[in-house]
Amino acid sequence: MTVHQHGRYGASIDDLASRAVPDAAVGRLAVYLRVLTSMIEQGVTTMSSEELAGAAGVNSATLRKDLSYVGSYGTRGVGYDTARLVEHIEHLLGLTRHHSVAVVGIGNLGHALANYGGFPDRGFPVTALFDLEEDLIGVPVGGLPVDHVDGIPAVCAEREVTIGVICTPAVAAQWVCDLLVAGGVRCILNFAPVVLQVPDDVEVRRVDLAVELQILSFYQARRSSRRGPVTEPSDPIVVGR
Amino acid sequence: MTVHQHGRYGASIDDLASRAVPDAAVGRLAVYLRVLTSMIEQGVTTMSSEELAGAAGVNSATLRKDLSYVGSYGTRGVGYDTARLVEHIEHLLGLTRHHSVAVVGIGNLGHALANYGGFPDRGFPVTALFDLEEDLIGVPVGGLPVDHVDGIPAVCAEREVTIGVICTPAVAAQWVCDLLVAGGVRCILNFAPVVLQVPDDVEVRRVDLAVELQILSFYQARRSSRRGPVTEPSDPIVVGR
DNA sequence: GCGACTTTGTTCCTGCGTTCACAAGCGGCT
DNA sequence: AGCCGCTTGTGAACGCAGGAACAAAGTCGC
Repeated sequence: MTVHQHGRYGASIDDLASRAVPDAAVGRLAVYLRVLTSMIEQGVTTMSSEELAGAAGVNSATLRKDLSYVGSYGTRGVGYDTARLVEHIEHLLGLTRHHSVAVVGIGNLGHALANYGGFPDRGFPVTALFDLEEDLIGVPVGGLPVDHVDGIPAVCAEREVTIGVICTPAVAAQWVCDLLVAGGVRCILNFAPVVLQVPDDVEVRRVDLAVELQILSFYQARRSSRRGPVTEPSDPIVVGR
Repeated sequence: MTVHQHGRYGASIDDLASRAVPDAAVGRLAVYLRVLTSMIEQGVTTMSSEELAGAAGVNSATLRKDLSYVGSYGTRGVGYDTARLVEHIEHLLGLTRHHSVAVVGIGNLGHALANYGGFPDRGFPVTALFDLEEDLIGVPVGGLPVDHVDGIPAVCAEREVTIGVICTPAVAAQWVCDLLVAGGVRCILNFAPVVLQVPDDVEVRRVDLAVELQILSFYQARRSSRRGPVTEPSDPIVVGR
């Protein structure tokens, strides 16, 4: 059995494989990755699909199918070698290459993100910070000085930023987004409560606090209206599980 | 044509309707809501499904179907009355009732969230803050004093917290989650990079920075391997659109 | 007042993603 | 060395969500 030396960008095979990976599966793979690294730290070297699925909160069949997208690297009758699986998922997700991150909008949230420094689970070094506020320009946040937003296209191109994170107020988001795109950034993580308009070759992911809260609100409302039509918050409070 | 006076919790009819709303549609409805309120501020009183869909970044057929879940309140040949639509979406999402929010973990992110105060688009007043750090206890953040995490069950029950937001480090998340559940909280927004284990009647939404970045990384990798098998970042940088 | 145009609401269909279920394969035990 | 049991990987069915197309309906113009 070839060890598959995880060779720097296998190209051809991977291309076909990655094209077939459903969007939903990509998100789950990232979760598996986290669970796996966490387990490895605890000394676990082997996991069955059942165990891993339980820890990740998904069906075991779904998990096995997801893993089949990265290639069949499990051992029947035993399970998956945690270390090897991590390697292959990382490769599929393109984590073998570092992705330089720029954070725009150093308000409360931007500040928080900049201070993560290496960013969760490293591999995503923050290499540029931007804001409009004159008072902030030049001030180091998390060890990195803040640049003026006008410099976005030039700085992003120069530092080869691949991921832009937008933490600005809603009104500035589209403008900042255009600047990032002009700087060659084609992956954007948007925390501003706006739907960004971008060219087809730019990938935007939105993280929307208000929407998340409203979704929770909906489920709460539905639950309340199911058992007993909302009279008073006299619902018995269940303690513990 | 009955005006349907948006009567305080219509019950019966709404119950059946809300049960049928697909999960994906709920998220989109929240987006429509934001677009609509934004347009209303600009004085727009009527919008067609085509316009609204464009602004929300979805297909117009999908939008009309989503809106049909809240009831048919459009006018053929004209479009939707923005103000009325907002009312009905808000009602469906349960936004007519205020949802008291508790934030646990007053680190960088928790601090940022607490400072939002009323929380995006109000309706979600933050009424409790918790942390473990002794130095923080009693210190007001965003006008609200921080309580010790041990007080979570009691305080949440007392202040009728409906939504708990977890911004703690990963190791503390499950523990904090259990405390929130013990306090009667049945909706949780989790920023910690962990998959929480909760009873069936608790709804958890996860917002995972690392996962989002890794998904972007995947798309970046796929794109790179599509056109020209990664040689150097010699890709022509397209400026502007 | 009537016709034509516009836009909604809905039905049908297509495609995708998830789940079930089973055969193939591998390790461990005797 | 051979058998047994466990676990993977996958082929097929199910269900759901998204998109296209059309009929109903209401408004605007004449």
